[in-house]
Amino acid sequence: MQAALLDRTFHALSDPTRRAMVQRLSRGPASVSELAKPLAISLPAVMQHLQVLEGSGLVRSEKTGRVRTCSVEPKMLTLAEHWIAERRAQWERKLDRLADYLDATASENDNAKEESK
Amino acid sequence: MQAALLDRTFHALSDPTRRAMVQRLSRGPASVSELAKPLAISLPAVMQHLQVLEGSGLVRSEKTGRVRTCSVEPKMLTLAEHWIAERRAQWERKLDRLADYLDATASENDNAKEESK
DNA sequence: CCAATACTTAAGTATATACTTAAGTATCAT
DNA sequence: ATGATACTTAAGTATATACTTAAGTATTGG
Repeated sequence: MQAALLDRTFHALSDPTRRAMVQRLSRGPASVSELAKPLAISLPAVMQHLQVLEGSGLVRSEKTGRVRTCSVEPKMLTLAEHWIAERRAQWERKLDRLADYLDATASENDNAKEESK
Repeated sequence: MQAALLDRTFHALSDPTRRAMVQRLSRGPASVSELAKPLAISLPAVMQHLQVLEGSGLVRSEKTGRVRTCSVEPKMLTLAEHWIAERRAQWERKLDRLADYLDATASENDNAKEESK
């Protein structure tokens, strides 16, 4: 039932600017203008991306004085990572079962190999 | 320089219908109508989602006779998974270094503990 | 052959995104 | 107090998404 959270998290990660922001923040906290500095877009645009990131839970921020400091929230990274890992694991188990089946079938049609061991 | 690929992959995963399709395909190949059956949308809509999934490389499909069979392409799952895992790992290394620094600082200011052992 | 099946294409609509510029509002330094 | 700093809000625009229905095109079973 965390579908909406995954929607927001994957959507947040689907934009190169936002991934750049996450990448920067994974090296440690930063202010909004530090985040904006390497980006070729206006500050309001950075704010909007930041809102998307915060809306997904990937990033948190707190304002002290006139500076807003942003940091990565690793829980959401883990949630997204796990969703993918589970699909991949399921696909790999499926592959393994297929391989087993093919092995079994092969040794039925070619039992010399099994009996010769 | 695989930014565009990551864009497309995360975007593909940001929609619950497409995630449902990937989830179904991670259990094994399926035809377009098998994919559509549990979904409450029209077949053309399913086709459009399929095109997004194929465009990202998450899914491949092949038509034989009048049936198109779709299957997961795990390479792209792995690519997306790795991008996230690397950011998380970087964040965790950063945390570790911070912990080390705090430990070192603590033992400087409170050397009784270290010397009493 | 011809009708059912399994997609496929086309066209239209409504909403959401990713920006922009202009005009704010608090803080901070002097 | 006042100018500079660091955001923040508002409003507008252009493009992209996620659907829909209607009308195709190949395949296949009888």
